[in-house]
Amino acid sequence: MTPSQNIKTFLEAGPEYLPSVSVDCVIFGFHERQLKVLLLEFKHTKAFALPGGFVFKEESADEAATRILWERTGVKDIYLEQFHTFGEQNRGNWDVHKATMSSHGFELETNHWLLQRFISIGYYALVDFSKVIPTPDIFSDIGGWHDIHQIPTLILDHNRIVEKALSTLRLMLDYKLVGFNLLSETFTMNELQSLYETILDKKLLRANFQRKMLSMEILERVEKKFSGKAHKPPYIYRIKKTT
Amino acid sequence: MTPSQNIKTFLEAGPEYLPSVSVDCVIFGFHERQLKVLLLEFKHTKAFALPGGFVFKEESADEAATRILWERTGVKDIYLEQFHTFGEQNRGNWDVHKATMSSHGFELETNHWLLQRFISIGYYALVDFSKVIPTPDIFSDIGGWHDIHQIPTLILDHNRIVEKALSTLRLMLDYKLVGFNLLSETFTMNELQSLYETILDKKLLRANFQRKMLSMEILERVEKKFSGKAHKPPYIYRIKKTT
DNA sequence: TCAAAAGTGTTTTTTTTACACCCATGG
DNA sequence: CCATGGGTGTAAAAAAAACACTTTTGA
Repeated sequence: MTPSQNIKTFLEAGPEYLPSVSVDCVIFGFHERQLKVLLLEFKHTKAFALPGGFVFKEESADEAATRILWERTGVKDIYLEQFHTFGEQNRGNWDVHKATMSSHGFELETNHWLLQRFISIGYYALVDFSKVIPTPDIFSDIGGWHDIHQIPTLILDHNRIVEKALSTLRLMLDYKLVGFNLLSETFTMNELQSLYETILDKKLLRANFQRKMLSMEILERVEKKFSGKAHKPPYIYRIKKTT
Repeated sequence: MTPSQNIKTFLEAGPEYLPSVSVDCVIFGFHERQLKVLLLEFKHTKAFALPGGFVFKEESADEAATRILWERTGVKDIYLEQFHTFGEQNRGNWDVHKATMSSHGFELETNHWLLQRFISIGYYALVDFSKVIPTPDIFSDIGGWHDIHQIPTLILDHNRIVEKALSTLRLMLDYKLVGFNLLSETFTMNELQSLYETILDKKLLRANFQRKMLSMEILERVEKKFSGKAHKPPYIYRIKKTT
């Protein structure tokens, strides 16, 4: 199928989706001590947006989010949580969509389903940065990973969605033990701490952080790493299998 | 307008609403040391349900919730918070609606908008019990206030929605100072404490509770109440105006 | 043997919990 | 003048924060 045929198929798939409902995903990753968000960039218009999509009539909203996430990252079994639903009136009026489609030779009528008002259910995902293979959708190029402090201007209310996702993540961090999902399967205490420090945007005392994490009894030591550096090598931890 | 005409008008109003999107409200009230939820009861079928409704194309989801709440309680300026969106596939298939309408002489076709699958945005509201005048909608009678521990079986997933609302309220209670909204404008420390005890479902120490509440510096004393009882009268408190 | 990073231990401070005491009122 | 519920004080316990010390490694 040519890209153009893909788009045609998509534009005609309106009736398969639940009308008025969309899903937007804030995909968090952690790399080089930075908390990052995966964005898409619409072709031609160069507008940035969150990865999103629509809900098939034969799937739940959660399933839709999981599917969208998988399509954009190649990863299944992702930690995923709904955090807020955005129902403002000004959601819709997708000049970007119109322009993008136009550039592909599709002129959308003003009452086309893609240009209607949508409610958006917001999900945030915590992924292992190293496992993700960003994959654009048919409208978009890969927008890449962006540091949480340097998110460009996004379409619609997507900047607000990112803000809300971040504040929810911060709340959850010391309520649920959730941060691990952003690291690879094994990690050092230092990596875990710098993850927490990045998300919470404040320094933590090493000694106390270590005690707190270990006191929860969900970490187990794997082995020592001999990093080749001139100091005591750290333990490697992983999450206990709770079987 | 006769009731029957009302229903006809409503059934034809489908195009004015955002398709697939509904709003359900868990309205909490506090009375006689019980946390209560306001329910509706569908006429004829006797099925209980949460007060809910749909979102007009010209209003936001929050506005819709506010409107629905006002219609069912006669109260504006209600403390209202979105807590979760329910997007399961089995939402829809409204046998109850069908039966109710049928009993009014309206036979709905299976593709009628009211019988489609709906996503439901859940809101919980905290209201001053004494100010509420429960008002049924056109399908329903007043289902009345039900103790949170004795909620009857509700339609669809509404029982789950109540559960989720309650657990969110419990979390919020010691995160945001939110409980006051369930009391009348002035209240005693004893009333406030029994409210907390009811919601959290555990006893609290009187002395410490008092200290904690006062330490937040959002309460002010109004006067003493001379209750006519044989003991020291309590202070009356109200929330400080944060002007 | 030294510097650097990791791990553990100890003290201090703050917060939470528990309990005791005093106060005002109407009978 | 006392029983009762309301308000305040203080001690004990627990949790959090701050700081110090020890361990392991490669240079």
